[in-house]
Amino acid sequence: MARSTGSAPRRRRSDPPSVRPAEEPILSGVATVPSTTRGRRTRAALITAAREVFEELGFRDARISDISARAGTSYGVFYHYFDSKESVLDELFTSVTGEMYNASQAKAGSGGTVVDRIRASNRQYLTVAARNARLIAMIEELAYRDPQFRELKLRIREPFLRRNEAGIRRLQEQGLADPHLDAGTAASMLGGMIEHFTLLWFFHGVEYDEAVAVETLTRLWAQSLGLRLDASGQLDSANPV
Amino acid sequence: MARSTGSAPRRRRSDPPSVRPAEEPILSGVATVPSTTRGRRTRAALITAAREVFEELGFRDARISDISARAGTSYGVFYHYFDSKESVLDELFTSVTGEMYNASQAKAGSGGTVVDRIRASNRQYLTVAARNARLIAMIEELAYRDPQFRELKLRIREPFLRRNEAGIRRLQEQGLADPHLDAGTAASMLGGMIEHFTLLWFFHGVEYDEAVAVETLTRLWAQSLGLRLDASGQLDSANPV
Amino acid sequence: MARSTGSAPRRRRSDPPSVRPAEEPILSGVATVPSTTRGRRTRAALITAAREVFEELGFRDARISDISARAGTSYGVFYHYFDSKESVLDELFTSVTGEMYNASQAKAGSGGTVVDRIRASNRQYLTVAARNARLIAMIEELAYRDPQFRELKLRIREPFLRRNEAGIRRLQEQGLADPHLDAGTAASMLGGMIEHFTLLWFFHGVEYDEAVAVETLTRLWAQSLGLRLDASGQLDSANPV
Amino acid sequence: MARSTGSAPRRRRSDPPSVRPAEEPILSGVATVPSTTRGRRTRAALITAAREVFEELGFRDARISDISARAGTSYGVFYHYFDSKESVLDELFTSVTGEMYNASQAKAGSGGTVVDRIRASNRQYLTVAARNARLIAMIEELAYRDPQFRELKLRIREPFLRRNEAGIRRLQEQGLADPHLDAGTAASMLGGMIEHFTLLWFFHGVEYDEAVAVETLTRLWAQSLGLRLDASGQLDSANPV
DNA sequence: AATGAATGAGTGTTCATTCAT
DNA sequence: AATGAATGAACACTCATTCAT
Repeated sequence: MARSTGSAPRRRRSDPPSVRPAEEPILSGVATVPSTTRGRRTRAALITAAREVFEELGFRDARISDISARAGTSYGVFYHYFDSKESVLDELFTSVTGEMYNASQAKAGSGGTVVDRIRASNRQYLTVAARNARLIAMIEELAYRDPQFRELKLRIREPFLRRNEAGIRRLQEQGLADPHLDAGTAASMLGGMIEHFTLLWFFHGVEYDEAVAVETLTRLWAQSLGLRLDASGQLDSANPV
Repeated sequence: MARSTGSAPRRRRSDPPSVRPAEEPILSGVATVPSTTRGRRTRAALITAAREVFEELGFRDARISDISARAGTSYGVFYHYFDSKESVLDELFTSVTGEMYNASQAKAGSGGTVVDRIRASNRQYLTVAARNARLIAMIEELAYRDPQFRELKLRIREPFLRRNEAGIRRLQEQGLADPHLDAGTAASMLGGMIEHFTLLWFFHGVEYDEAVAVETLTRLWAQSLGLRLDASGQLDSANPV
Repeated sequence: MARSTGSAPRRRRSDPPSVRPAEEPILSGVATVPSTTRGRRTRAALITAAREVFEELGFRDARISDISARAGTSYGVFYHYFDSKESVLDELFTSVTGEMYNASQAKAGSGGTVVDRIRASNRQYLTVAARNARLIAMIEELAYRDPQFRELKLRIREPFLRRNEAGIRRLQEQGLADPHLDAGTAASMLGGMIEHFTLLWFFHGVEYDEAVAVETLTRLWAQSLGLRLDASGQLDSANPV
Repeated sequence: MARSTGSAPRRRRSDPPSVRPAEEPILSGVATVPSTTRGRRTRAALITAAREVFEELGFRDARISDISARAGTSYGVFYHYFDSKESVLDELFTSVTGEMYNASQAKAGSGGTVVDRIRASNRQYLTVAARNARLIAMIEELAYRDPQFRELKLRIREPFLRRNEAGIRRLQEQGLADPHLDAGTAASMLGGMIEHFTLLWFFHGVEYDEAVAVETLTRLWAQSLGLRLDASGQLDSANPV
């Protein structure tokens, strides 16, 4: 787990000291809410500031002083509300993953054809991804070095994966999708495709045309499963599966 | 007491949030070769050690002392051969991107059907990716914070992309692939799919069955372009495009 | 779990971080010797400086910067030679306990009467104690809070205790000392008496006349064991045991 | 942003290396008594909590938050009743030294022989010391760094010393004790012996048998003064002084 | 060519104390 | 009387880089 700068924790009592409980899950769930209005305001300001600073500088380059300065508070308050730099991160992730999960649950509009639903789903993902690109990128970055964040990354993926897999399976059962595909693996690959693509687009700044992106994504996704699309991106009734 | 040397002015966000001196090209091309045998050996040992250490700890967590220790040399010798931590990285990348480019150029065997060639190409990528997963992951990680590495990442991608795009275009011209696809965007998405997938598999440790992976990848890739595969993963001649 | 001042140690790799191995014995025994003359000199200067600073300010109030400043080195060198503030302390204790142990072993002059030997032994202890009072006081102080130092304190006591106990037992066997005394307990109490007294005198600054101190100490010690002394502090042959 | 309040200017060596504001007397005598019942209860709870916390963690490692938490009050209320961490300590000592002084005054029972009275006195000291070991240890610890506590330590010692000295002098006048002993020095040494011993036993956890301890203590004490005890620990009338 | 000693700015975290509510 | 939010100086430790030998 990370190395650190700064001074040694001053030993206390006689227990062997530890720096980070290591075990605790990143998503600690509930966070204590300050009892006063002023406290709640300050805490909220710190979270907002932390998100901005993290997104701009990355977690490791972000300094507590950056956060407190941006929140317009003194240095010390930060530690009044959070145990450590990590713990604000926890909190941020708790809310973002929540939002993303909800988005993934949201009805992609059950109307229309299969392709319409795929297209709607892609559009929806693009929207959420565009909004959270920097935070997602941060998780990705951290996941490369820290097992805890790797797990977080995979955990965030999960619901999307499951939904995709279920969708593919349903299409296979309906005789619409290629029955020779392994639904789980395909879901992982196609999910990765869109995930990777949005990061390239929204975070790394590679430029794409939105309409083209949505259509290409949808067409690749649909056709890869064995559906056939016509020139206008609709199910090609002339060329059924 | 106070010398004027001291520590490196520790990068911070205002300065280009870069891991390296911003201006210099990452792939500096030629590296000075030591004149004596002993020198060449030491230099080589350092590079090998650096690659190992970087792969294990990541660039930022790797310490010069880790590298020199692993190389079995003294601390100071590192700076005899390299200007900075970054410069070894340059050197590493010079060779790795070279290797990967060559791999991408390597004939995927022009024999067989279109699908056979796609499959062969996927297999080949998987092999190269498996071998270089940790270094690629490192570039990815750095790319999140450092524009120079972002460029590197994109540059490494380029040849694969171009080859894919050209391949798709050729298939479209031959009337084999869906003409409504935007070749560039599709190449980017499909390339990203496999790139993302191998990282998940080889670096993050998600488990997949190799045979299933190759087949699913190939089937998704081929079908997304409009080709149709039969149960055995061969071009389905009964269902031409 | 330990509380700490200063910044958190930068976590590294994926190991759960630890601040102080906690287990390691305080007297780690061998210390690495720098290979160059300059290095040896610097290291020695740091140890000397550390002893002075510790004695003046106490361990907890001593700052690394105080030590390096006194040693005339830069801040950083300290960590070139020592792992932590604790480790210099280790080293200091290694040498001091060594010195004290040797002193306790040194022939107290086997000549003269029993009382002469007791007197000589007391004198010797007073000399050593006067020289090391501040360091001993520091160990005492630390022993109140830190089990490791408590053990150290007791360990330093040991040889003196054993020697005293053996001496008492011998006198009892020779029919010179009161046979009803528990030798171990008596040795602990009498040893504590002199230990406590020297701290009072040499560290806390209570004033005593040296001659009176030696004589009173000797007389109390001897008579408590059942020996009888005459006006001049010699064995009272007129009043045998 | 920057208020003018902030943290305490953190003591350092140049300032009197003192735990407390140098000037004020430690035993401030009268403490302001809250006017309401609730107030008195809160204040009392804080004192009790402080004693417990100080005994468990030591003065320096004890945090105001530890105290208020243990007292079941809010953080801020502490400063409503006390000026500083030091001032609770004052209060504690006021009561403890009072208790100890009373104990030292308490008639050790004037009945029985000289030895009986010495034994009774030792027993009494042991009882008081056992009860207050942790607080006494705390004073000892502080006395190593803080002149004020050094004085306190010596002041607490005083009455015991005076009583011992007077006792010795009386015995000398009665022809019972060795006239060649310096009463003051002997009293200091013997007092230190028992003080040191009880700390070893009750605080540092060295194990002793109570009966053996009392007898050895009494025998050493009595004989060192020139009294002679028989096998049963009574004055040996067959061997008068 | 090689060694390893020296430099020192940088930062997370603690906590006594103040003060607005 | 009580609450708890806010303040900010202080310090151990890290490590890239320089340089004398």
